[in-house]
Amino acid sequence: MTPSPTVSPTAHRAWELVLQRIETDLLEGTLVPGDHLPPERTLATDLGVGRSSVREAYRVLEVLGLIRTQTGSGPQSGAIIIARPSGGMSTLMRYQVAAHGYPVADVVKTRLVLEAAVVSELVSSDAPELAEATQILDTMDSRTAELSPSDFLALDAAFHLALAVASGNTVIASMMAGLRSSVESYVLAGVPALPSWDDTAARLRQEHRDILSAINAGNASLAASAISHHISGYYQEINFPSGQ
Amino acid sequence: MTPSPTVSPTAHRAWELVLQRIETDLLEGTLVPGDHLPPERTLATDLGVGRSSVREAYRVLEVLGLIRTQTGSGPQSGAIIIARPSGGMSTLMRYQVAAHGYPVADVVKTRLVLEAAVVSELVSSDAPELAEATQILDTMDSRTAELSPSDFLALDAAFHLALAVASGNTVIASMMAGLRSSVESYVLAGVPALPSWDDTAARLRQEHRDILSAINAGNASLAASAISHHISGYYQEINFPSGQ
DNA sequence: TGTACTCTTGTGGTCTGACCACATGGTCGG
DNA sequence: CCGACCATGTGGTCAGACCACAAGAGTACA
Repeated sequence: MTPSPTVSPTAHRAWELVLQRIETDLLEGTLVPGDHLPPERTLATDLGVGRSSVREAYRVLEVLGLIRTQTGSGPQSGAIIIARPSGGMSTLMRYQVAAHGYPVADVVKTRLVLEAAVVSELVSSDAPELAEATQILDTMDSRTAELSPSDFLALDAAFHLALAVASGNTVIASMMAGLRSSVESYVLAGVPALPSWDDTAARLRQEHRDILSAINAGNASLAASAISHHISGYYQEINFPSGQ
Repeated sequence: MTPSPTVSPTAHRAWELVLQRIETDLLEGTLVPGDHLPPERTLATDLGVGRSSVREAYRVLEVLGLIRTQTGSGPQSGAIIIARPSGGMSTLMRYQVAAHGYPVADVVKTRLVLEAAVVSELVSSDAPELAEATQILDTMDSRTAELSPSDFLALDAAFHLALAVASGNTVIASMMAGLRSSVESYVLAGVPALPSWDDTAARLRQEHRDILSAINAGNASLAASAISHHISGYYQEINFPSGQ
């Protein structure tokens, strides 16, 4: 402990103490992305707790997407703070949806809100970085015949994620990834209910192009309505009882 | 920002196996909110893993807000699946902001997006449940003299969260709570930079009333601009370099 | 009979020590 | 000089032993 002797009020459990120590080190800048966390055994003795408690804390940080761990020795081994967020939001939402903590309808509604915000941001951007998204659409077009619904929908998700990333908002991009992955099983499960997968795929591809066109044309309202229609349309087609 | 691992076919680590088992039980409906998870020792022997691995998995679920644990014996002891989501999103965002995974500016921007969506939803709602939010404003008014900035801002957060809850979207409500708690330290740290805390507090209280009035009047655009101005105004006043 | 007390049981919380698998980097022999 | 080998340090895992705690069963006593 360095500056603030404020012993946190809520560290009844040993692993929480470990977590708090790391959080304060992060806030103070003692730990920055790319740094190694102390070896489990070292931090355990430093804090006067057992190694298992340190491990529980590290496990939490790993699932939250804050660190990655690797066995062995050398510069890449141990627990390293990752620079770019990954995974945590998806894991959280996936489990919350699985446990019925988040109704799927709310997830879909939230996605509509965020997608609209993303395209709105892209429209007002001077030179949006849409190369990634465009390339994904090209792939969908050129390989449309050989793509399974699962593959196609994965590209669809990648397209929407690429838009979110292009909008420049890390938080929204994370949320979009999480929202998508949390309902992925529902999206896939709806495919057999479609009258014609080929027709649906063709429609989705066209809608993607329309969205991109609207963004490039700087037409905010058109882009927003296009993406809204694009998303809610699919859920309606698979008869998903979202509040549309 | 992962493309979502979809389904991990192989749990190369023991605790991932435990997590998968629980996730599938949740998806199949074998486990529902209110149920007890198996005792750590039981699940360990059932899955052929060590108790520490089960503990790591349970710890993750606890931090994600999926379960709560309690010692002792009786109906309330053990690990119980929580019905309503709590905490997980806040923990995730707090650590991601601390580790510089989420820029604070992005958090603020995202909050603007979601707040706007919340008031928009409330305006289009027939009879929004605003009693909770109103009561919070009443408290802020009647006890304004005795409230410290910290107390006041806590009520402010509660007001915005109440709006999100009233909108009926669980996911957005969670996100709002998470966004807020992740930047709470910044919000508090900005108070000393204010020319006059009393003036700012008075302004914020008035703006809250304006937002509520606009919602009750059914004026969507006014409500949206009011809440947008309310939020970005504070960050500008504390000289926080958020995007607009 | 009823009430208060004690004890048993089952739970999570923690620590210790012992392995294993693995990746690195140095050492030694050719 | 180079390749094979081994020492070291890391996370991953397990087993076992305690502890604290809460509920419920059992018991003693009035």
